[in-house]
Amino acid sequence: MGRWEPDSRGRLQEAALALFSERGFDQTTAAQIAARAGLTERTFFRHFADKREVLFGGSAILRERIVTGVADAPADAGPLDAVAGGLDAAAAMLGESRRELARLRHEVIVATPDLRERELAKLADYANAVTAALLERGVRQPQATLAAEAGMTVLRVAVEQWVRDDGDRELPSIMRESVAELRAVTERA
Amino acid sequence: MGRWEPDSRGRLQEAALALFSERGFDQTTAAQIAARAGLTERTFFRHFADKREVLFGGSAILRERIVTGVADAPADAGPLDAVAGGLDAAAAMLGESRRELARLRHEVIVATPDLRERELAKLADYANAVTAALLERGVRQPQATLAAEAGMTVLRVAVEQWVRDDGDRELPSIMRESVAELRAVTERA
DNA sequence: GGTTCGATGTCAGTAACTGCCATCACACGG
DNA sequence: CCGTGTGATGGCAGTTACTGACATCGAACC
Repeated sequence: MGRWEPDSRGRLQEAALALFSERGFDQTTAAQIAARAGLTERTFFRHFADKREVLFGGSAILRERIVTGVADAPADAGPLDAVAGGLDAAAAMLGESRRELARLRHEVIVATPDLRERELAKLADYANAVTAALLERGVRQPQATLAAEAGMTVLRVAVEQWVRDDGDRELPSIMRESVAELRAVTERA
Repeated sequence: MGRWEPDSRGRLQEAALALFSERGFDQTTAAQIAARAGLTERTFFRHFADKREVLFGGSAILRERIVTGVADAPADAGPLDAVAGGLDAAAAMLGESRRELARLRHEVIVATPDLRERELAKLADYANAVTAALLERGVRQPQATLAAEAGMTVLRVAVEQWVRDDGDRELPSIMRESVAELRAVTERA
């Protein structure tokens, strides 16, 4: 066995979610998270740039998946079709995590202004990346920005519905329906 | 003459913008801002909940103006027309400030991730308020959310163009053109 | 077997924010 | 004209987020 237990980063994320959920974000210190993970505060800040980031560990990967989904759409697909491809990829990735964990995480974020702010920043980051991918496909401004922003709105709404839903509808299904609603709004004369 | 100089809040805002612009947000402490305004750090945090808020002093008023603009649109106006009314009100208010100051403020925000995050939060706040105002007008979901989000995207883009523009096109004019572009995108079959 | 390397620990320091109490000009009632 | 309350501020101690510099030690590599 190694000098240290493996997956420090993952342990920090688990510990943080548990503590935030139990006592709240503001009532939890970085040192407490580190202690529960068997580490020190200094190591916490080596893995995460700030206390909020510990809840957004997969965001870089998610952004890449979304961008790939947009880029891989058929060449003759319209902007909204391409965005839908990105949302499919997002739903596939997010839908893999246990819904109970996603719900816990969502509850913590909703309850904490600082975390809501960070989530908005992540969505804006995805939107910028999608805008760039659409421009790469030859879509023009301002269509690219508007399609990307609308797509991120759909992503947000669909995930909210998913974690709130008591039934067992899976995220990809909800996502496709949300995209269909977006189409219904934008395609009417 | 009173015990203290008047308009502490305004002096803090001026001092903060000047210092952020000269030395950067991270290199400026709240105590330095307060000192330049002839006050103490403690008083700074009585006027502003945190260091970022000092650059967003008018946001509550702006939100009310936007909401009023939406609510005051003719009863037979569509969702986008109502949103356009809110954007007119926003342009009227924001366009009154000296463009040089707006440019300075915008440069500081763009250069500082923390401030960009806060600006996104403000825009999301406006979007929520506009969504509520649209629902009040009988607009249904998800049209209300989408129209509100698209409207805030237009607001952001128009202001960016305004502060970047070397010419002397005024904000209301730019805003109306941006709204027209949004219509062109959404109204084509 | 020695050496370099990567992940962690330790410690000191800065600055954002908060709570508590003191101060003092001003307004207002008697 | 005097006492009293009030609102905006100052002073100060305390917590916590975050950072830089240096030490440690198992492991991989030569």
